[in-house]
Amino acid sequence: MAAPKDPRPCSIADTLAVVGEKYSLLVLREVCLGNGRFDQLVRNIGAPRDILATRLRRLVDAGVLTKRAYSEHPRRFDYRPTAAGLELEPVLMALKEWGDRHLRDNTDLPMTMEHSCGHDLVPVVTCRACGAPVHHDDLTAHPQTPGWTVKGPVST
Amino acid sequence: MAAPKDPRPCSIADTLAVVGEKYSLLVLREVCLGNGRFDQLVRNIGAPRDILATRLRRLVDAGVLTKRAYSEHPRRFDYRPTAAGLELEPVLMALKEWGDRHLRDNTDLPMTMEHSCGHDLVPVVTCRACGAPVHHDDLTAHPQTPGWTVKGPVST
DNA sequence: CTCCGTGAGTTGGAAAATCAAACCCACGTC
DNA sequence: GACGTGGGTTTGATTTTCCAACTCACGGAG
Repeated sequence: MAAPKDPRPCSIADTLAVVGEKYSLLVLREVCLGNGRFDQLVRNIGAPRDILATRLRRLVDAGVLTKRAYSEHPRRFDYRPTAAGLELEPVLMALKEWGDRHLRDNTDLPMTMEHSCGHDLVPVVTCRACGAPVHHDDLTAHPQTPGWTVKGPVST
Repeated sequence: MAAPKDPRPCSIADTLAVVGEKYSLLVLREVCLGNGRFDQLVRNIGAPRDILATRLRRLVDAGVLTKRAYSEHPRRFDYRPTAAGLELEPVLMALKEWGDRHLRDNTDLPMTMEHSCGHDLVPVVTCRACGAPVHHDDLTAHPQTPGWTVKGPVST
């Protein structure tokens, strides 16, 4: 039997093991904005240089970023998102949306996103099957691993 | 002028300051699943008890969770999401979706979510204005703070 | 009443991660 | 030939994390 102290197997936890360390998602933010050089990242994120170097190695190893030489003589590099890295943008959008709504005065946002439809982006998570916005009460969790139950939906 | 080493003002960073520490989002996962008791959290997350206690205090202070006595004599508590906490579920869904797609064999997921429409949930981030799924290339960032530029869209 | 188990934490000390500042090195420039 | 720049690495002090053990209040069994 599995050691009783193993945590629940979970893709959320696994994803956080890749991008959940301090600064990692901020690196992804900057890289997605096109600011992929080491000194830009240091300035825009405010991370210590050594930690940033460690995070960049980890994100490249995990296939979220690629390191590319943008100049030989002198050899200089920048970091760019891979396709997998770009697929993490929904995480960033969800974090931004929550912060905009709960941590900020809506009239004074530090950044806005414009969608190609011409409007400011308000990201909404919808169900691919029916297209409706997803609400907590509409969800039922089905654990697939024996022994890991859920207590059922929480109502506020 | 602002000290030159201040990081970019950003709602993503601000949100991560609330829920970005190790285990915080896993706490939210369990609490949203209805497993809000201390020992359940310890077991299901695999976090040290002292760290968990610290995280719970922080999340309650930040208004993401509430602590509720589910029994007097003996006094026992559980943690439940606030309305603001439930609004972080899109973050969890986005993390789960990425992990399911990139870290797992699709035929063997540890948990599935069923939507009330009857289908398994595949969460998609859409633009509230036009309803279309949001793709990286459709976005333009508009920083609102002087001095914080972006280099423009990144193409892969 | 005494002993045992449970839930919800707190405490103590060792191990690991973070931090800030300084350093390095190859190269272009004045 | 001193100076600046980009992209890091090194060093040593400070913080966090980790884990096991401990506490405290209670409820129940014998």
